[in-house]
Amino acid sequence: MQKKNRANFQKAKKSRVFQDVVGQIQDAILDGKLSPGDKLPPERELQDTFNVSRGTLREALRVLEQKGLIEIRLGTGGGSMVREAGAEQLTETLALMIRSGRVSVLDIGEFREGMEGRIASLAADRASEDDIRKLEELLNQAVSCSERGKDGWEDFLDVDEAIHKEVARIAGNALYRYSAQVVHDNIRSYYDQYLEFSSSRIHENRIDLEQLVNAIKSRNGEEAARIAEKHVHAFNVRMREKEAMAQGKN
Amino acid sequence: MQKKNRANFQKAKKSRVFQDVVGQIQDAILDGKLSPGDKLPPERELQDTFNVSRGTLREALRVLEQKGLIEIRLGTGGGSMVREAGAEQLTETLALMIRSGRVSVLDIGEFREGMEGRIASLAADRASEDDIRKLEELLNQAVSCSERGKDGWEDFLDVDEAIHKEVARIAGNALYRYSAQVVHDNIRSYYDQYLEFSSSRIHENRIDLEQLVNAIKSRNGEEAARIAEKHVHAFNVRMREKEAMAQGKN
DNA sequence: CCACCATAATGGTCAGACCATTTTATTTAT
DNA sequence: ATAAATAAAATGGTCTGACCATTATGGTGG
Repeated sequence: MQKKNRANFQKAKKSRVFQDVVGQIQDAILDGKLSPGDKLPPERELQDTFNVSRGTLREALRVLEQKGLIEIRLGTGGGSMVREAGAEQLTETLALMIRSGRVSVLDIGEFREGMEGRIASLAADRASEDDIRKLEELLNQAVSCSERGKDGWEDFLDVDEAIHKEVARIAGNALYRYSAQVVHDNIRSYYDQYLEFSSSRIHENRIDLEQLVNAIKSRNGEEAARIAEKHVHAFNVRMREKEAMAQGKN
Repeated sequence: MQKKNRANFQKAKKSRVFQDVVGQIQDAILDGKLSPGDKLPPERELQDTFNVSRGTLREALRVLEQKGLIEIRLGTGGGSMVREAGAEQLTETLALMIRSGRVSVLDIGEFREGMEGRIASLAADRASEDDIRKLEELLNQAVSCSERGKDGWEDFLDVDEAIHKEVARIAGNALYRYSAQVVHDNIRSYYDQYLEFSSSRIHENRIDLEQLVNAIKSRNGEEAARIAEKHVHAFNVRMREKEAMAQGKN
């Protein structure tokens, strides 16, 4: 077995001036010398600063924009602004993977099952009194939405989303939080597609949420995980059924 | 609560010719009209095809390159080639998140714990006879490495990695497979840092691998998950200790 | 037959001009 | 005086055309 390159060096792609520019600006951002909201100088100044042509500078800016590190706005007062990057880049990359068929929606559903379970478990371990109050408040909203029947369905879904998001926050792990958001953003369209209103469905979901919040409140991680997984699993089963039907039609 | 934009429209950034070019080439790739390995025409031709200036075209190519969809090579016979994109983009984005402090290495370790457990569980459910033979073969290699003591440590780590990779493949979920790779690539440097050789460590790890493969062989998903989690957990504990020590020194 | 070198193909960079969008200041009409 | 219309300025977006740098290929001389 060949000795591995454990240092993980780059291949030193020679002579790409714009990459050098990318590197310098990226470093400044990541080292905190530039903060989200800060504006970079206009292109014609940067051009001088780095001593490159405008075209080269713009290629660098394109890369930084694509990386999610800066945002570029037009017109007077516009320019390049350092961005508070969230999970958008991850979301976009996963979307590409889905569209190219390398990842299936079923894969995502299955992934989500385990992930939501873990998140719920961690949240149960780590929830503060305030966190739990916040959850109960959201739960109340969900219950009142559920009592409005079909009228409240859209709002119910929104509150459901808010609860899951809050649980992910409480779990206190940024990677889980980002992952949950990426998965959610990439599954949302299917969500809408597979979750038409039905009175039994809103009832089931309400029960699930109540049980989840209760499990977290009583600091029962395993129970919270079990419920969250069951909740996602039920959705996955529906999704698989619909997918199978869609397959059959083709 | 405001009605949400469930269609998830883009903000229609006006007049960015290069984005139109990006879109067209990206669609061609994702719709399979261009396959990995295919070469795009040289820039001076594309320039004509899309009726844009070379600078604009090159900005488009920069974006596609950054998205991981194409790879650009220099010199005669060079040019833009459609890429078989893997998890590299995700890996890079996560690396940025780590460096900017939005995700900690501890977060990743914790994430990995749940993920490896799930992967092991799915693998136990889905392993074919061939898969198990392959695992046992790798396990044999690991054992023989472990018997070489300190000399075999590096090779043992490589085989360990290969086993985890194989298990992820067996799990049959592309998203888990990519996630495992992304996490691994971003934790590798710490891995090397926290895993110096010791005879007890190589012994423990060997036992873990044996138990893992056995659990998968006997189709015991829960046991496989338990062992994989324990394995990762032990590593995380060491990592936390070292991190705490490093903190203390600062 | 091999080493070296010229040539061509292709991406990388530069320079300078002009266009398009947006904010801000100024003017003008009510 | 206020509000609407308009002009001006700042800034990113695009175009043209040239030249530089890297690499594969094929020829040339030993």
